[in-house]
Amino acid sequence: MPELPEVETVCRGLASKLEGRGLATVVQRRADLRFPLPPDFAARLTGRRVARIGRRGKYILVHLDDQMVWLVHLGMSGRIILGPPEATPPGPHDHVVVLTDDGTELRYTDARRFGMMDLVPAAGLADCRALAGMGPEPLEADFSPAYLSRVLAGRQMPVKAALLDQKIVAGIGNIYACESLFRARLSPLRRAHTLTGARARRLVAAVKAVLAEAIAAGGSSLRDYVQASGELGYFQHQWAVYDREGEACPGCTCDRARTGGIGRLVQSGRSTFYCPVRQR
DNA sequence: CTACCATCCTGGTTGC
DNA sequence: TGCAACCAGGATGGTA
Repeated sequence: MPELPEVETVCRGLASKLEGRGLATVVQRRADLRFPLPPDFAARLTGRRVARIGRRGKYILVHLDDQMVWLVHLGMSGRIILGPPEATPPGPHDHVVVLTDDGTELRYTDARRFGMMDLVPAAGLADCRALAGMGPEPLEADFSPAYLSRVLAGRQMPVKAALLDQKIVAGIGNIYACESLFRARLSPLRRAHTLTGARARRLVAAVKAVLAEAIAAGGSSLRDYVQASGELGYFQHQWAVYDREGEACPGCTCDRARTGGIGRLVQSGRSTFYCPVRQR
């Protein structure tokens, strides 16, 4: 599920229900996520109060009242769902179950266990292992055309790979990299160092617009629910190119029978969807 | 620095 | 219908 818009959507759901609440009971049902849960994880969380929910890239930041931050990454298949306790029996992939002091149940579910959780001191948050070196937030002002041109100067990598690199810009994954490049009319194969001037401006504007629209739609749902409430996001209905191989390009009037419509190629082992006519 | 690959897991879909 | 191959929103570490 989770790229920046999905994580942001989850965070908003968590903030409205969790801020100010105490964590009365914490049950750890399985500890071997991508990185094992820290020692005494459940005990260190129990009795704490949630001060504030934040986000950095694809990480959820749960600020606690003891100056620690509960860090959550959803990996590929992670979900956090809030609801009434025991609404459904715990499944084999419900790894952490938290009961708050107002009787809300938080369930962390992750079939593939690519997700991660950690507890880190708030004081050194930006320097912790997970967040150190992460690039700017794409919706903030410091993700600018000038920044993008500077950080990509001399880089031979394809621009698609650059967008996926969390050290260059935070929070973008495969779907939104494809959608942003389509919006900017830039080929995913273009060398990163050619992103200067108008092209850099187009890409930065496209990234910001696509992410903002996706957040407004509650993110994209594939096989998993997105929102903390369990509701589906609906941005998947607004995808221009992602998972639309062979369909007509929504931006072109060119003949699909001749061009083959939206194309798919594989870059660093991952599918890229794009319009070979419109994106150069 | 770069591209490419395998790896960590499970589950859903596709194709024979 | 059954079964195997393939694919998936991420990130890392190794290789050449």
